[in-house]
Amino acid sequence: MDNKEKVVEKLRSRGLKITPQRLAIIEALEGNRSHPSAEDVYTELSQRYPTISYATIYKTLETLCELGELMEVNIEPHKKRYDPFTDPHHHFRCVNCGKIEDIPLEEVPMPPVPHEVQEKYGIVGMCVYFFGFCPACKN
Amino acid sequence: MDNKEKVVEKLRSRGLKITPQRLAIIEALEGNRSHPSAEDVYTELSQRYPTISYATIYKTLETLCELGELMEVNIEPHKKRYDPFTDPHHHFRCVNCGKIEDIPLEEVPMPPVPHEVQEKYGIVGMCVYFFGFCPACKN
DNA sequence: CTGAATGCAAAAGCTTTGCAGCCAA
DNA sequence: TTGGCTGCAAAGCTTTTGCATTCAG
Repeated sequence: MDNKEKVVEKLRSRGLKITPQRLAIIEALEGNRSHPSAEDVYTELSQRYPTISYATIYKTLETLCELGELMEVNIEPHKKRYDPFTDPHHHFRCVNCGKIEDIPLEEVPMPPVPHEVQEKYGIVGMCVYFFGFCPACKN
Repeated sequence: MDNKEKVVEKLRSRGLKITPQRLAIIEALEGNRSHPSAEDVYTELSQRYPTISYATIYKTLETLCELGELMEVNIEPHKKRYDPFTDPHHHFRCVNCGKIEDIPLEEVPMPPVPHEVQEKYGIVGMCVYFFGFCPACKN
């Protein structure tokens, strides 16, 4: 995700409105590396904005995904998580505590996808998920 | 998934019972490469077994996963799919029609995971998901 | 016989939708 | 002023759970 100013500009350029709720959601996400769920965002914001609703959270998260400012991380069945860090990288989930971490490409490269495979499947995206025990849970 | 006889033997060896419902579910899965959801299995079986219930379907699918005879494929948010073909391979989902296909390792190899990364994250599993337009939808 | 499995219904968990009222532009 | 946005409540969809009944071993 770009910084707040750029995201605001992008919203404006699409004719979308800059509401206090959207600003708050953008602020909650900017630089956030915890892979928050919609509930996490709701919980964080409902302290400052007691009347904010899940409907608004979900719709705004979807909008930000459409703008390419946010990525869904579906590493957990039944619960979407969101990642404002949209550069290519992998994800890891601790099967014990549920924590999600990034795995950078320097640690594990992207699997090489031959050009013919790209063509055959019309690939527009891919993701790599790892499962294991995080350092804190390895006891 | 092994053939029906071996799965039955495995169930028996764990002290689990061989019920007609379990047999029917195993039969529906054996050799099935369509990555069916619980609903798919239910729909297929409810014709022959009108009283079979989702509870039974879900519990049996979970049991087969625990026995290592079945794999969850969570390529679709909010809907688990199941794959009786448990050898390592990747999955592809058509963003247009939703069809899920296998991508064998001959087409795309597993990303190389350095030993230190294995250790660091205590890796016990990984999966690679691809998204794009299947041949039939590329119009 | 007996503990495990089934099936029904209800509940749970996450997400989406409808709609009246509100507000950014 | 006005079309898009918000917030509430209700609904939707998949999965899980409680419990009485049934059945495999």
